[in-house]
Amino acid sequence: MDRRQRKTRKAIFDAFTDLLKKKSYARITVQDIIDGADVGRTTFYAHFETKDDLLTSLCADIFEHVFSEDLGKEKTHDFSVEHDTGAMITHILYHLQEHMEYLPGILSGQSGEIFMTSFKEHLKDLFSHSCRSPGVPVPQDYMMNHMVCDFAETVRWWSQNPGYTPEEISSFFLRTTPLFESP
Amino acid sequence: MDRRQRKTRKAIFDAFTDLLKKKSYARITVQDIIDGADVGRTTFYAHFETKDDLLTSLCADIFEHVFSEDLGKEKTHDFSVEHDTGAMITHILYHLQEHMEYLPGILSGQSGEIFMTSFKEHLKDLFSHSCRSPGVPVPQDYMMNHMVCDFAETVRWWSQNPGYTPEEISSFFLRTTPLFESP
DNA sequence: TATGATACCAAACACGATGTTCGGTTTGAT
DNA sequence: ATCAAACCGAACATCGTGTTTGGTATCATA
Repeated sequence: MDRRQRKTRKAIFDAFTDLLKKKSYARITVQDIIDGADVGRTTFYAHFETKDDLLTSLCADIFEHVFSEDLGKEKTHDFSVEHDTGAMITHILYHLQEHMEYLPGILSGQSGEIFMTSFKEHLKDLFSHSCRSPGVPVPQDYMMNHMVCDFAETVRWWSQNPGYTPEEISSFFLRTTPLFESP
Repeated sequence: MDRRQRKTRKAIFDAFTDLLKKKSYARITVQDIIDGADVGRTTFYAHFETKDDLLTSLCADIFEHVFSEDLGKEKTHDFSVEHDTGAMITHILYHLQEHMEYLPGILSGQSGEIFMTSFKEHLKDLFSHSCRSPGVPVPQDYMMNHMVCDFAETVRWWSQNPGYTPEEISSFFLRTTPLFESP
């Protein structure tokens, strides 16, 4: 990877996220992006196969950040408590908060699905050991889907109702989805 | 409204739902629809402003059926118990079942949002008197959104995991979302 | 049976967005 | 100085949308 390549790639990402703060994904054209990034059309398609590919890459970047592996040893946030599920939730919300400006632009239509599909995959991994069997005949897969969707929809709600702290949102989630085991 | 008009409209709806059983909404073109309905392009646009308009109309038809007002006095289904929330849920699921074949084709991408937005509006009306305050500081709006999304996602899950009865699905939902008041 | 309104049809069109191809230019390492 | 890479913009083919045009079928009424 060249230095120029990285620079161009960053310019495209920046223009893209900038646009997402104003318009929804569906209303953004490739022309908008290359105008904003001041980049040739050919160059854009040299970096990304399609507009969806760009979005997928952006989501990958976001999730790499949000689900970074320093969950327990985190110092920047105000929990030095044990690494329990609640703290994990709060941690993720803190990281997500940094992307809140342009999240509403993604979380609708086809783009919302691209984001959510990947998001839910990550959440499944995360929840796989926190999901307790309800002791009643409910399929495990339903259970997992239920928790994952609850959290994803909580994030969507947050993006439409900003002004709450990650701790508050975490509290809302845990109180309405009391499905976790304490470790 | 002419008799011819109704016939044409029905032909378009039928072709549309037929296509939805095979392809997702996003992959269906207007050309596909008018070919399937054996109808001229001009005629299609005389009936519906856009493809989205057709979908919106279809959703309206579905919900008119699903949320029909005979909730309490229903005899065809096997609950003659009191008109409580559980029975209401089961009733809705019974009606939704009749549209299950083509629901997966709708419940993704932009079309999923069109469906879900309208669906959630109906559910809000329905749940507005069944939603109990959790006795803890969780915003009422969050609460309502939580319940509505839970049910909507349950339906989505059902559409991807067919083979369960409405009673089973209702039970899954009520056990994982214990937020209702008994009347 | 003649007439006129209304629905219908096919074909062609303008438009907007996508993704590709072309020849030429800049950058930066050797 | 050279050479490969990344870049540029302009033109292009393609596809789907929604509109326009001019003509045909249906059906009620006179």
